[in-house]
Amino acid sequence: MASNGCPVDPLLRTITGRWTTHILWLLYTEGELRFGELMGLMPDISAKVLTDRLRMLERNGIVLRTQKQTIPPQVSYELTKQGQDLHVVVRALNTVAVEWQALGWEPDKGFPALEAAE
Amino acid sequence: MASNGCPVDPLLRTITGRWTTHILWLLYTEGELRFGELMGLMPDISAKVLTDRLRMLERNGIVLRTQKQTIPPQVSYELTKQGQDLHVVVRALNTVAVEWQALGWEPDKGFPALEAAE
DNA sequence: GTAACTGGTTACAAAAAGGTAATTACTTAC
DNA sequence: GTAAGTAATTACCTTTTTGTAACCAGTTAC
Repeated sequence: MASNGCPVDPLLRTITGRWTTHILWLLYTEGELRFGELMGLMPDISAKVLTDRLRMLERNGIVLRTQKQTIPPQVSYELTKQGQDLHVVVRALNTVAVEWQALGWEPDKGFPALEAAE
Repeated sequence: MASNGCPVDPLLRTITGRWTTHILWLLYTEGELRFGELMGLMPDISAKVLTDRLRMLERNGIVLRTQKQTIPPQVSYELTKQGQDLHVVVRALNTVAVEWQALGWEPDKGFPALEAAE
């Protein structure tokens, strides 16, 4: 899968994957969260995918992983300083989602046709 | 692929796919563009994928397709009124991408380790 | 001694997405 | 009559992503 030449593309590939933005949203709104808490907040994600995403975000300097050497282990995740830069993106997405929901937008259907508009 | 339960998820699936955000960026910065112009601005996209994306964005009320009945045909695409709501998202992405580039961020590598930081 | 707890990993199968290349339609210019 | 031009469509194959299910480690509580 080659780059598409757009300078924003690497960022997009990093933060917009399935579940990824949701994880960022949770870490942004809830702050530090443990692995199990993230699993609980996203009931349909599998441990495999959550691990993949967290490792990827860690590699990219967006999320910080902290492990306490206890038994059983306690691992928590939080946004790094740079990761918090993403709040503008996440909030913009949220704003539009809320706006469009109010307008009755539905995926693959668009906006309801108003007789006297569009 | 089931929904992940997040209210922002449908919007994410719609506007963050491969090429999709790039198309939105181009329509946002350049205004109305013809099919062939879009192809020219994204040299690596195929006609198939571009058509898929444009149809999808049209279905979702984000892009408006206008066809002139000439031979050969002239088809152009522009953002709808609601599609223009996405400018906050697109600009936020651009802002972060530029910022992170300045900081030396690289995909899968993160930010360069500064001796006296992090 | 065995189950529970947390945070994973691994192998495998299924599904979705993406890319390639050939083909179409219609008319005008050569 | 044949090529050019625009905007696609179609069939097919490959790659990527996603999900499922089983398994592991180390210690404590029962």
